[in-house]
Amino acid sequence: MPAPALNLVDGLFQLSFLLQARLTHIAAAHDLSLIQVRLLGILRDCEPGMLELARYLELTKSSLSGLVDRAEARGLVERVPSPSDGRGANIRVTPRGRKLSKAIEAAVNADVDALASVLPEADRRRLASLLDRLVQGAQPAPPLD
Amino acid sequence: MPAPALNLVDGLFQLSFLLQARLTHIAAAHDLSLIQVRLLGILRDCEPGMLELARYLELTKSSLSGLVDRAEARGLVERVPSPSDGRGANIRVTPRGRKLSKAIEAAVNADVDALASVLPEADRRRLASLLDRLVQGAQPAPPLD
DNA sequence: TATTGTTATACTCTATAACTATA
DNA sequence: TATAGTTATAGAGTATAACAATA
Repeated sequence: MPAPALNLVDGLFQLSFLLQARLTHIAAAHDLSLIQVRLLGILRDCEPGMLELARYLELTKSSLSGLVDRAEARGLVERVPSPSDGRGANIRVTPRGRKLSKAIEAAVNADVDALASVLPEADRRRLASLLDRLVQGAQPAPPLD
Repeated sequence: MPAPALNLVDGLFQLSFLLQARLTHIAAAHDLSLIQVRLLGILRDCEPGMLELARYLELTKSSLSGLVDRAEARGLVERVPSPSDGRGANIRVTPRGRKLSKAIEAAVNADVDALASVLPEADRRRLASLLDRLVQGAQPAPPLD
């Protein structure tokens, strides 16, 4: 008797929507939207300019202006003038933004660890490896500009 | 020398965002938003009432009213009065909406098949199985109401 | 009274086009 | 002229609260 023929595309999207929903819930519990969480996540490790940030997030520069405005109004990020270009501003996470980002990261880690606990350790390792190969092999999507 | 310690949580979210971005691009190429694609996707196999649909999509009933309004204005779905409840309306995809939905489904399948082609067949089967076990094992998130 | 759905209102998110200031 | 970023404007998406109609 053949196996039930699991559909890879369906499985990928079901899991993707499941993860997005969980992340959205955790973000909402901290009074943030998904895109604000992504913004803070990027700023954890760097201090990019607006255009660079817009490219990461696949937003137009004007959309990003508004996003940063709202985050700045809440004291989560700040614009710092670029030392090398008088036109540019770099975006930096504030201590308050970093604290919030860390809290969300911890909650997400706990949540997804619980989700993954249905698999034994060896399978989790296999899954991590397969996911990594898939992500590494992906062609980057063309930019929106 | 130990393996590079692949992080499962990171891998899951990287892939999730990658898939969402690809789906969003395909939707945009057909002049639809992600949430409109999800709406049409649900209506492929059923004709639910507004509250049922709101629950699936994790939206409030008023948000869903607007979503259905816009889809209806574009001729993609229609409200049909519930035969069993004078207050209720069931939402049905129109032929035009179904055609659009099928086109998007085909594009997504082709795209994700290409993405998955970096893995050999045996690994794709293993991945599908692991994803399925993860999704099946997930506790449903509490409703928003 | 309780339930299904819509409407009024407000906010976030996003895009396009026009603009300012600097390179 | 070209580039970095903002502003004006418009529309989609979302929520809360109040409402209408039916159960």
